[in-house]
Amino acid sequence: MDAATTLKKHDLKVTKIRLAILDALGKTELAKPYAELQAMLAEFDRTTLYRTLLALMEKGVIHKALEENGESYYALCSDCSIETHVHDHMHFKCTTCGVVQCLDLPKRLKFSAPGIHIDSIEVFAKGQCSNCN
Amino acid sequence: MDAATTLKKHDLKVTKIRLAILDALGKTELAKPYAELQAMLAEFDRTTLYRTLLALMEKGVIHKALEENGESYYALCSDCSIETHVHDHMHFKCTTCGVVQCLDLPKRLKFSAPGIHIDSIEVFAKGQCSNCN
DNA sequence: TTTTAAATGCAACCGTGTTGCATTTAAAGG
DNA sequence: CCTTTAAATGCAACACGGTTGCATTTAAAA
Repeated sequence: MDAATTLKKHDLKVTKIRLAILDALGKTELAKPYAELQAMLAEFDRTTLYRTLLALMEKGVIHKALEENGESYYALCSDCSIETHVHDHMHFKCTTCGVVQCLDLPKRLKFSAPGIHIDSIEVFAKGQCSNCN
Repeated sequence: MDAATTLKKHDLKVTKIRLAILDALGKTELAKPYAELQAMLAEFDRTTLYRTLLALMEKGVIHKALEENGESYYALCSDCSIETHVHDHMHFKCTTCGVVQCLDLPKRLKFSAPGIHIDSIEVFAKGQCSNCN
């Protein structure tokens, strides 16, 4: 599915920066840091980038994979919508080369604690990616 | 163990702000957001707070429990040192009242993926705490 | 083609992260 | 108890991302 179709499916107008963001995030499971996105999209105002990222997240097109030391990483969603954000994957950062990627989880995680009700769980792992070990 | 002893054990000089931070974080498993810490420690320069938090983290006295929307939450470590930071607990945020706490994990988590070597895993859950459900 | 709600660009402000440097202080040694 | 000194602190300054208001532009529906 091309970028314009993706946007329409999520009730988003097709605009230049939205196409550019989807293009920048590619079709991979790799997450990009905000600073890199901004550099790739320097032709647009950073406020527009900010609001566009918000809109794409709200509509379930992209998600914030992780936040580390004030740096946010963004990645495409696989199958989210404005109603349901489901992420059955973990986020992995290679401490050697710095790449951040979404990895499938073998099964849905379940945790429990007395008196507590858990709605969502995020898993963030660090280590060495296949290129770096 | 009192705060001064804790500091000495981790090769840290006993200073006013360090005692105040340990006092602010209490003896509980609750994590405090940066803004709250800063408000409680308004008598100190924020640069000093910044550097003190860095020092306490490096020496294994406190840890950054989580980062969410640019807000960092800090909590005491249970048994860390400058050499080993071990956190066999997950971080939980109540989406109703906002409290963030460290919860014991039933067992050490293990994940694997082809070609990837995982060093550390963090788990961040959201839901309702025992007071809010 | 016209219309209009949405998107964009610009200005401005805030909070946190970060560094350099001068001053103060904890604590070790005499 | 003093002296000494490396470490800690306070202050100034800058960077950067988050955030909002408002005027202008534009996508896309009519």
